[in-house]
Amino acid sequence: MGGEKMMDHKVEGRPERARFVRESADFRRQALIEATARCLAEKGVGGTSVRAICAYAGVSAGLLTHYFEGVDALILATYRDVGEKVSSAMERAVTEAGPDPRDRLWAYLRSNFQPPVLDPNLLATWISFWSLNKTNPEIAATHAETYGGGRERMEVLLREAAPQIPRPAARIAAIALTALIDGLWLELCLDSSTFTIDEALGMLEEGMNYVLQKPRSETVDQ
Amino acid sequence: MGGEKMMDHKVEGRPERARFVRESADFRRQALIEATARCLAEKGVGGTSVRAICAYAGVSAGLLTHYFEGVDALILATYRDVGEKVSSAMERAVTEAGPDPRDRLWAYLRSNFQPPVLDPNLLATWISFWSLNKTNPEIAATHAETYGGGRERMEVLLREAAPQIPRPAARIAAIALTALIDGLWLELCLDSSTFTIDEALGMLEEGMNYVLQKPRSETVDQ
DNA sequence: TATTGATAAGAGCCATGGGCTTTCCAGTTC
DNA sequence: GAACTGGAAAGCCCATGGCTCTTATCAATA
Repeated sequence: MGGEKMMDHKVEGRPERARFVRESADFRRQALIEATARCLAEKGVGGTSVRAICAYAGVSAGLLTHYFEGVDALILATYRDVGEKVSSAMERAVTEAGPDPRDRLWAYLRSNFQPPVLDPNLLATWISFWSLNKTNPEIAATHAETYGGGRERMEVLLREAAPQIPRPAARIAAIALTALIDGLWLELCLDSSTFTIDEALGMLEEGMNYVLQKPRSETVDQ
Repeated sequence: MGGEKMMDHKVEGRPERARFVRESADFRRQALIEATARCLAEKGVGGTSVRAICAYAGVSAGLLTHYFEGVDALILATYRDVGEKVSSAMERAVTEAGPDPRDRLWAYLRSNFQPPVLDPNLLATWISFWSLNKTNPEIAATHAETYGGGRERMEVLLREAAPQIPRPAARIAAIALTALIDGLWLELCLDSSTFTIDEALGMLEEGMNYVLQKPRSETVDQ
């Protein structure tokens, strides 16, 4: 609408808008994702707002909607990003463990309790994701993917380390070890004074040894 | 103030305020607590507002502040209430298990996966509490109490079932079993299609047997 | 039965949140 | 070097949230 728009002269009351730098889309997206992770970790789900995220990222509030559909989409992207970071770090640990299958399995398991996976902020972020699972179907789908992928990977490593284990038993063992890890992880995050990381590693190692050395091949005949 | 107050005749423009019944403070408090639990379970932390809670409880929004300091205090009271319900249900299971120490321990462990403890809504509520742990010190304190109490109880049952287990080992065993339970619980809540409750019970039983039958008393000499 | 005082309802206030729009600026192109 | 393009900053609008405050209602008591 071509109205003449008043056109105030700005002789001295200049709005003084902040200068800014132009960045690539990838850079901004990544900054927003990392800011979201920090926000979830430090302030919880309730404190994770558009303004808080953008303040952490050092950008104005309008940018979030410019790069993402909304705050929900950004949280989902953060979930995916964090999940990939974790699984790639674990995979790296496996690669660095060398050729021995047992070493590789142990490296995979213990990497949950070593940097960069064992990071208080990361744990807190993860709990936030869990709490969104019920109300956000996309979060739930991403969780199913992440969990399923991790369990399958662990299953493969298990069968490589102990080929005599039958498939169904390997599945159960992977589920149990994952549950043990998650439970220890959870409590470490909620109250790190309950036990130490070394103690957690000890429990995990004992669980792995039990699963591997269990040679009783009494097939489940129910 | 004895003003003559206009005294509108209300011939037909009556405000029509809703009728209500008078209830005891305990009744209202309990109704609000149960509404909060339902709200947390169904709508998550983000959807748990004063209005939502009071709608579930069937009362007006003003009543929440009348009976509790605020919504945070109500959530804390709900946490305490849920925690007591769970622990009393587990204690009941132990009592009903009879005198055999091993039966009692197993009853305690398996009660986590039986009603009323195994309730999808309860699991979701619990995750909500976990997600509040970081930002709410009182929630964190309540968690520490609840977790510590459960672990100590499990430790006692463990040592009654297997007196040869030394104290430090019993502590570790209790922590590990609790972690296993929490991890299985968590995943059952997030995605119940991953495994069945019977499978979870099987894993838990195997864990208990391992802990009990482990007679190697090689004391930890690091 | 009239009084009284606590319980409950519901509107309202202020703050915050999310998303949208407008305005502005930095790098590009002709 | 001037117009152009699109990224970026603020401000705006409306909805929601927590909490308060006033008013209405009920039940027990004198």
